Amino acid sequence: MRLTTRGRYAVTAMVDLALHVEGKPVSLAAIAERQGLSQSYLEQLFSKLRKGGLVDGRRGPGGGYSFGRPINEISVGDVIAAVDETVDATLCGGHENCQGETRCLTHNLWQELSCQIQRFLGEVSLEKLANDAKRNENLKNSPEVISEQNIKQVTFLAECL
Amino acid sequence: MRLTTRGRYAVTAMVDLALHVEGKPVSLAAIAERQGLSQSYLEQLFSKLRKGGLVDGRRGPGGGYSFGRPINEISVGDVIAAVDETVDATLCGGHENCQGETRCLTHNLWQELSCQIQRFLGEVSLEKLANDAKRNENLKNSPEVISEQNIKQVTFLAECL
DNA sequence: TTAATTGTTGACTAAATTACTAGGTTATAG
DNA sequence: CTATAACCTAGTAATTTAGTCAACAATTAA
Repeated sequence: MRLTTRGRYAVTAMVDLALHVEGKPVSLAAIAERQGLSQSYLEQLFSKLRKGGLVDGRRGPGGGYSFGRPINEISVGDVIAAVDETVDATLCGGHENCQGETRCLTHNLWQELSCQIQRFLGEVSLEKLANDAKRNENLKNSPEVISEQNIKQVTFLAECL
Repeated sequence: MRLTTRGRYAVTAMVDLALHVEGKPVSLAAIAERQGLSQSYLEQLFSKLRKGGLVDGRRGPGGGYSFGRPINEISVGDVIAAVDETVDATLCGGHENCQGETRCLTHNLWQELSCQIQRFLGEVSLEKLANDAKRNENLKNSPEVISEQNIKQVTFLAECL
């Protein structure tokens, strides 16, 4: 499991998609413009997302992308895994030259840690992210109304910074 | 928060250090040989770890690195943050060109997610990793003895794969 | 049928990052 | 004084990122 800006682009685009699909698919051109990303670059990412079964593409006018399955069944981990596709090529290559005392141990350790991260990210769904985004949008439109959810969120962010 | 092999190297080296410091500091040459990493590359990483206060360096014969604070107070997140040092240079640069509807929303969203990951990694200490490694070592030396801890660990890994 | 639209694919590229090498300078223990 | 180690700087090959460009395939509206 790796975390780079590439995964961030993909997640951002997917959340944008979640916020704008309503019956009709959404074109990459629209996503690219809203999010300020390169359309061609998005094409590459969505090619992988499609191969991963996360989205469906429909061509022609009025075409675009829609989700391959319900957004509560798509996690951030799924999205990142789909665009990163690192089979990780373990340092020690499985068995060979893996005799060095703690070598394989820390290797296993990292694999476990990586697995935990994947698990963690597997529990955050696109649905949740989209709902968070909608809440934020509401907050922006009427700043005087602060819900309990928003307070929680702000408090949480404050703790992190 | 980014996750690359760079961070993995650093964590691996730090766990090795945790397994071998006992009074006397450990040289990078020793770590490099045990873990099969480039010593000069480790020097660069440890330079950052030192600046982050995670380790202390002592020069001269018998010198090497020791921890800057107790290993139960050093998290994986600390190590990764120290060697990565990405101040992230947010896509929208703070305020400017951040008008694009959902642009800043997903940006905030990602920041929150990144924060959650950091939090998660902040709860895994080097002490825990080192203990896990020791347990694994014991398991390797006497495969017939399987502790409850090991069973848990194996079960956990099985779930992830 | 034709033209416009949008996905799909592949090749190619500039810039950045990674992982590593080489070579030096300090500090310190013996 | 000398060997050992941290420390520092510069450079570099390989890889990855982020993007362009161009061609093609399917679909729809006219």
